[in-house]
Amino acid sequence: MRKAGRRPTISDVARDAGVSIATVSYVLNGKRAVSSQVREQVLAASDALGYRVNSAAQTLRRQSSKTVGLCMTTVSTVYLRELANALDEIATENGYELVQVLTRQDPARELARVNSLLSRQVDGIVLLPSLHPQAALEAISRSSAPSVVVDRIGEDDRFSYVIVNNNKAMQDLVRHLMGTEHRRLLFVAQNLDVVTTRHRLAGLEEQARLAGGALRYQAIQRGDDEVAYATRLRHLLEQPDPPTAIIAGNSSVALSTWKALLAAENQQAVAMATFDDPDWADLCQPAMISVRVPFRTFAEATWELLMQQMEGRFDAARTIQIDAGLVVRM
Amino acid sequence: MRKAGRRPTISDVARDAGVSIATVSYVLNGKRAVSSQVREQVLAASDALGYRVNSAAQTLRRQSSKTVGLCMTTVSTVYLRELANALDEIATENGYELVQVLTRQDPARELARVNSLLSRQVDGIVLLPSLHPQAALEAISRSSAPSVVVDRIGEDDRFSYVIVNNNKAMQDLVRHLMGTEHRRLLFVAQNLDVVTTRHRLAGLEEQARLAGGALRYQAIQRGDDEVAYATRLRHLLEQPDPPTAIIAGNSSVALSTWKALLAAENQQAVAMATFDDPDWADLCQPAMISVRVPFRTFAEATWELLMQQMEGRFDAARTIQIDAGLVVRM
DNA sequence: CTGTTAGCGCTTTCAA
DNA sequence: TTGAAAGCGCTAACAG
Repeated sequence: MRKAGRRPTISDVARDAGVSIATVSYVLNGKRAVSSQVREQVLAASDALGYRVNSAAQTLRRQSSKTVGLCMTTVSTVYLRELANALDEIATENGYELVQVLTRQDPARELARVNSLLSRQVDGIVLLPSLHPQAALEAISRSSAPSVVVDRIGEDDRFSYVIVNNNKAMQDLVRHLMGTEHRRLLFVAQNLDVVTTRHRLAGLEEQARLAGGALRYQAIQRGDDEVAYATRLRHLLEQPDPPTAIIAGNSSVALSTWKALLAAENQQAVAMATFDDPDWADLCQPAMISVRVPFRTFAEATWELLMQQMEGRFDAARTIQIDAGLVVRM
Repeated sequence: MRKAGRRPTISDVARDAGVSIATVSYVLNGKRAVSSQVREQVLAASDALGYRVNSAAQTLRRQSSKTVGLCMTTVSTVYLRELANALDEIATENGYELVQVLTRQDPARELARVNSLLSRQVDGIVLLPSLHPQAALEAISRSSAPSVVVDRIGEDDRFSYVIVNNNKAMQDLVRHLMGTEHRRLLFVAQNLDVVTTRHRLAGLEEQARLAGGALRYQAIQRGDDEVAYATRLRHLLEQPDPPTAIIAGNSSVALSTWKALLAAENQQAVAMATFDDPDWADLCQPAMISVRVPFRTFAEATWELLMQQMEGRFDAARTIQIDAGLVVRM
């Protein structure tokens, strides 16, 4: 007899339906033919009891959880949120569940989260690494779990990567700005050291080279001190021949830049563009140009790379570059 | 011998350390005294193998996963994101893991997500319900899992609730607006039917009553069609004696309102206030007033209610109201 | 078409 | 202070 308060198990269902637990399992999973009469009995009993599979037991037995872990730093930009949504959608379509965990850019937390995902027997991991992801990457590598690193390109060739083609995106952006008569640019990155930024810088340099002296630029880092940044920015704009357009590295940088410009009351004097398409971009006057990533494409590439490994048709680590588009507002 | 490719288990560690698996378990969990010599051996072996507990097995055996599920509609507003962060923090501090799943306001998905959480043997569920959460609530209720419903007050007295005191927040906001000479208000809710909105409306009505005719207001719903909303808003502002201040129900509504005002080029003519404190609030001219929820307090109350049930010191369903604060910008 | 049963990896009781 | 072993709920191989 089922003890009150205990959750019903498969054997409770079996007893109530008058069949073996194997039969119940087969009915529930549809993995072998069952007479419709028995099927009905089982379904009825299961329903009456409010039976729900215990996925801990299922995972333990199957040696697979049919889940994929997504470990990101944050979901505070539209870009990341949409990416997560797209991945969730694709996972669902493929019969997997996506479980999301956040690191808040803390390598210790990142390691803990990744370990927790691995403990839960996820079938694969998508990692958007923190700034110092070595420990987490090491853990993933040791576990030999299928994995894809997104949005950061790899110094580490044990992993597969999906990234935005930042070099190209920057070149497109610069070309556009030059087309609207900008000749002096300021690029503000959140952090000059991350590879993403370095690729953008390379793109910027390339365009400067092609322009042969007609284009001048500066690159600075916003850092974490918003107030200091605002001061620095003001000074830069007061120098002779100041930049006529600012390119922000992400929506957070764009936001603090815009605030600083508002405070200095010279937001009319300088144009703004940003990587990462913030939802408030439309609010800005003059209109802001932004670089928007095609999430669905990005997520599909990520899934494909993951499935390759999960299904064992994996040969070597690969890197896929996704082209981003320019959003030009009037 | 350990088969290549298999993940190391506790018995691999036991063999390598030359002790029983029970001892390994006790070392790893610290649940009984172990001689320091044995402890070292075990730790060394575990480390060398890269052992990681299989939490499916652990959950199955312990009948508890030490995780709490958070099921929300979306994380696209700052308010929800911060709430999730705060809950995650508190869960971690208490030795639990928070797993987040999203419903995108789809009752079918909501039910599926809740069922999945229950299947995973979560020890508790925090639910921010969709507009039609009956099925999901029923599932939770039947499972008799500890649960707290947040941000929607309860018609259903089987559940405990934590909500913002929206009536009071609205009254505070309206009093402030009246203090700055506003007499005609427009309240734009994402959805007029949710209880949250109804409470705000009640607060608005109460202030109108207290003002005895000196305050007039209108309440509309933004709905899902941004363009249609923009048109409607423009018409409302072109009528005789138009509203002098708009109150938005959340950051998403505030954003589309601000966009519409910009497009109509009359953002100077009307003041704006919003529930939910968006990160771009500083960009707005004239300055926007916002209602900010003390996330940490909110999350703590939620956790407390959940723990009461998880620890069995639960008497009856309770509702906790949290007071929000006004952020006034210059 | 259906049933019996081993065993997934772990915790914990009982015994030494 | 340590070990042996039962058993959590489920799946799938094997037997009928």
